[in-house]
Parts: sequence; C-alpha cells; structure tokens
Amino acid sequence: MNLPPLVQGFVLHFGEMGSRWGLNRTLGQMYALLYVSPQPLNADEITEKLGISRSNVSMGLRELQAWRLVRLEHHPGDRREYFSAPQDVWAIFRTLAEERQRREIEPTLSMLRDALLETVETDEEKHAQARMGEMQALMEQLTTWFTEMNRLSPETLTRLMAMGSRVAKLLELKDRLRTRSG
Amino acid sequence: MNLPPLVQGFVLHFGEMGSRWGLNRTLGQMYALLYVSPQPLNADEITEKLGISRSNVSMGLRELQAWRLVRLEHHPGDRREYFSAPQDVWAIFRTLAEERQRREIEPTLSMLRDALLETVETDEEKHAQARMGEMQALMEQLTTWFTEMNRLSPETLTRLMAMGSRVAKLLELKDRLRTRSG
DNA sequence: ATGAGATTTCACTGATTACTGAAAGTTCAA
DNA sequence: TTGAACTTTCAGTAATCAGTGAAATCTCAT
Repeated sequence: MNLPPLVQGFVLHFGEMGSRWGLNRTLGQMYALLYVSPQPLNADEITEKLGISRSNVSMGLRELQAWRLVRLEHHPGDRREYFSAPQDVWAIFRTLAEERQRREIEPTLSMLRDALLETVETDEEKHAQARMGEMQALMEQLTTWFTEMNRLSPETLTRLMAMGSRVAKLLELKDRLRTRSG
Repeated sequence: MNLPPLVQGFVLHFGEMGSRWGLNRTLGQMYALLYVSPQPLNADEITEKLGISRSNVSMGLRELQAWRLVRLEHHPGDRREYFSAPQDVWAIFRTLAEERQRREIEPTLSMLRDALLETVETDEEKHAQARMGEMQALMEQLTTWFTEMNRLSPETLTRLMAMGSRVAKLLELKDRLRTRSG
C-alpha cells in the first residue's frame, strides 16, 4: 500500500468496517481512498495505491457505482476512466441511506405485504401474522417518514437536527395554538 | 424445518436478509422464529423447529443476547432456559439502531477524532484531513440527534413522523413567533 | 481493418466464516 | 458426591466469499 500514513490509516479502517457495512474490505478501501483523494483517480492508480489486483479494482468500481458512491468521469485527451467520490457529505449520507433502504428494507416489506394477504387457520399462524402486521406497520411508517425527510434541504435538516428532542416542544406549541384558535 | 408455511416463509426470509444486516443466516432465522412465536422457546425447541445443530443454537442465542434482541427467562419448575423476542416493535427498532450505532459508527468516529489530531505536512494529507473533518462533523451531528430522538416516547415520535416534511413548517412558525416577540 | 490501450469476465485458489459433533462444563436434586 | 439434565466450548469440516491472473472484449486512432 502506497499512501501517506494518515490516509493509509483511514483507508485501512474503512477496509475493516467495510464488512460490517455489507460491503467488503476492498470496496471500503477503494471508497475511502477516493473520498480523501484531492483529484479523481483511474483504475491503475487505485491498483497501485492499494496494492491489489487490477481486476479486483475493476469489479469494485462497478459495485461502488451500483451503490452510487462514486462517479465516473472522463478527462479530455485521456482514454482512461477516472473515478471520484461526491464531495457533499449530506449527499453521501442520503445515497447511503437510500441504498440501504432499497436493499435491506424493501425486500422485507414486500415479503410482509404478501404474508399479510394469506389466509391462515391455526392460532399459531394467526398470532404470527399479527406480529408481522406490527412489524410491517412500523416499517411503512419509517419508510414514509424517511422519504419525506429526504426532500428537505440540508440546511433545514441541520436546523431540525440541531433542535434534537426540543422538536417535541414545537408539537406542544402547535397544540396550544390550535386549541386557542379552535 | 418444522414450521407452518406462513412462519417458514418469514423465517427463511429473515435468514436470507440476516447476512445483509450484518448477522448471519442462523441468527436471522432464530430471531424471526422467536419474534412470531406465541410463547418463549427453549434451545431444544429452536433446534427442532429450525433443523440446525444444538450447538449452533447455543452460540446464536448468545449473540442475539449480545444484540439485546432476545431476552432470557426461566419457568418455575423447569431448568431449561427460555428465550423470547421483545414484543414492542418500537423498542426493537431502537435497540437495533443503538447497536448498529455502536458497532458501525462509533469505531469510525473515534478513528476520525484521532486522525484529526495529527499534524500533517503535505497538501495531499491536509486535503485528506479536511475531508475527514467533514465526515466527522456530519457523523457527530447525526449521532447527537439520534441520541436525542431516542429519548422521546414512541407516541411523540409517531406524531413527529406522521408530520413528515411538514415539521419544516414548524420551524417557520417558530421563526415567526420569535420575530414577533423579539 | 488493424492493433495498442484500456477494461471486463471468469474459472480457479486462497481466506474467511458458519456449522457440527464430541467432549467438557455447569447446576441441581437426591 | 453422584449423576441426570441442560448448556457451552472448540477443533475440525463444510460452505461461502473475496481476490487473482489469463484471456476475452471493447474502443479508438491510424
């Protein structure tokens, strides 16, 4: 691995975490490298800096693109493909959250929707179906909420988040106003 | 596998998803089984219903307890240990979110905090460090917000979530009130 | 059309992770 | 204190997943 110490530590950490995040080591390392790189890199540069095989880089780049975590660009007069990670951390967070939603939540939601349509006979199955209903309700609620929040600007989100649990106070305030005027 | 069709489908699906969620197949299946079970189960019952080895169940149960996803209880006059999944889906969601926070976010945050304390020389490293700073800022913000939200009751959270992006309206309302009174 | 530069595919191998069965450990009643 | 009931540990094996290199494919400039 051919990197300054600070960057190397970051890249190795992301490699380790990669597996916990449903990616794999190489993917984590590649992403970390692109994230801190001052300019886009081509596949050979990544190969060289990480000390892994060219083909591994090729596969990794495809997967990172599928995650929408890296962007492909071309430089005039250069046939090679260059890759960069989007700079806006909020955008990255949203992408990540959307992709996880799509990969981890949606399949389960659709399984649950199907399961809830089945007609069942035994008490055991009825109980199971009721539990699935609770799970589905919460997941739908979270999904809807998440979609809505994703429409807000980073500024608005930052303000909302900065308020933390004090947003609950706003609800009381709203209730009071409504009561007064209603 | 020795289960009614509806339950079996649910259990198998969670087995598949288990890996995407950083668990593994068996863990997913065991959790799903306990989640829909009308009463707590002991290790032998789980072994029998899932058709896996007794030792695998034993290890799986330890891990599910480490995730705080199942609870151990004893029945009077029975030496065996019984396991159940908490019933409250909100509680489950919080537990899951907290554990993922602990396993997936915190290690990265502490790595970033360390990296940001280093003194670096080259422009490349300075750029990398700046990028790490951005990442750290967002992660701290999200972490703080999440901790705060976790204090709210499910009722409050449900109300807030039901408002969706209309919470942003509350901010405007608040601004107006402050302007008027300030 | 040709071939040099660039990228991708894929069968194989190496590494990691999950699962099992046998043995050891624990707990408790008699 | 013995042993029956129950649980855990762990070494070995099976299954899965990641990474490589050679070959195939793609893509332009000539």
